[in-house]
Amino acid sequence: MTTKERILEEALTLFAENGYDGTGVEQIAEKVGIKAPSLYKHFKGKEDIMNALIDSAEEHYEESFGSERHIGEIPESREDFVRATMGRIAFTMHDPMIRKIRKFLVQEQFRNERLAEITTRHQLVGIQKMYEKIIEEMMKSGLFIHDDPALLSIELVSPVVIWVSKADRQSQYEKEIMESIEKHIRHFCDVYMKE
Amino acid sequence: MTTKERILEEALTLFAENGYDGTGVEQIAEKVGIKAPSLYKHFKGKEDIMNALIDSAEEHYEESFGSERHIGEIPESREDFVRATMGRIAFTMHDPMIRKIRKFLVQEQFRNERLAEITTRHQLVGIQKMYEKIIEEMMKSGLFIHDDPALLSIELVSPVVIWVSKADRQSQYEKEIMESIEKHIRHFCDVYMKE
DNA sequence: TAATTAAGCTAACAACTTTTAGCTTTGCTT
DNA sequence: AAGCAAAGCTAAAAGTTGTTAGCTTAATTA
Repeated sequence: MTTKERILEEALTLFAENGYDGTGVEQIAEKVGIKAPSLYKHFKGKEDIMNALIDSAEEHYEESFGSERHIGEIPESREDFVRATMGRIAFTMHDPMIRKIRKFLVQEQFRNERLAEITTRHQLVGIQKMYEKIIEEMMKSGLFIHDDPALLSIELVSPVVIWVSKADRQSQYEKEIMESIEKHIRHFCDVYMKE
Repeated sequence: MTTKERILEEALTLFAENGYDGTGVEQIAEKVGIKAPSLYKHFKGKEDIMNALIDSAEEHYEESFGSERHIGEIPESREDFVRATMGRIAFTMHDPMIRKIRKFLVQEQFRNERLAEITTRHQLVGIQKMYEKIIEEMMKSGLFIHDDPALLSIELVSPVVIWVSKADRQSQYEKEIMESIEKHIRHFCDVYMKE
């Protein structure tokens, strides 16, 4: 791992925890194990680190939601669907990188238009489009009743987003949150799955 | 309006726009129309302004969701329900004070436990409990099918929260957002209202 | 009317932050 | 071996920020 990558890594960690304005270049340097002025051998300035981080958040988004690879196999039963969905949520919730990007974006979303747009994509468009396709396929295969996949996707995903963001700030409630999420998903199945 | 109140007002506006660390006491003072050192006649320091603001956010929560007054009349028809709900959402979305508190909390939610807890209450508990009661009443009066009011409330409210937070950062999409919300609410009625 | 308090001001400190300048070392290339 | 570039360092400049000290003025109270 290059120093440049290490800087970005530690900067993201710190920005996620204390925000951009709450983080000094000195702190970043210290975590990396160098002195602050050495940062300037790799980046033009603090703002430049931020921009590189935004780029990497966009790349990360492309990797996660850009292709349709991540959809995986279409579930064939109710239990299959619940298990796959819960697994994805647990992963999203715990993966350190995804978690940091989420916390970073939520704090910096108002800084500029680009960040606002990326936040919307991460929080709304990405997951929603993904489940739109899954649900659509499951409607075709007759597991779900016929309805608007986009609406159903939003209804499935939104409570999860809200609960995951609660877990981001109050991790002590993680267990109850996971239970609530599962209850919600099962209820979703009760309503929209056939028989 | 006292100077102390004016300071809190302008501080909230600035914190909502640029975050706590992104706002200087000098900026606050300038907006109020005094010099920075004069702030210290009213507050012990910047942190103290912040704490007073958190107190007022808690008070505001109590006013909005503490009693059951705000529930108002229980809707008697589908159109009644849609209209009342859309009205409440439009108000929440546009009211400057509510909007500022929302933006302030979303940015500062990780600063300490108290802020985390208030954010959860504002974003999750408050609105959800409110609709839980409304839906419960509407189940009793036979307008909704019988189901878990807490789950239905979450399913009704979550997409709205997500969309309103999108509108907070990208107000240019407000029109589409309101349309999406209405579509969602009508779909919710289709699914959970009797015949 | 005299005294006191509240609330503003200017000046300035002290700490911190970001960034630059210039030096040194290390390792690679020719 | 010589030259060069990359990447670190120290010192310090330049600017900003939160805060304090001390003064002034206006309003309130005794």
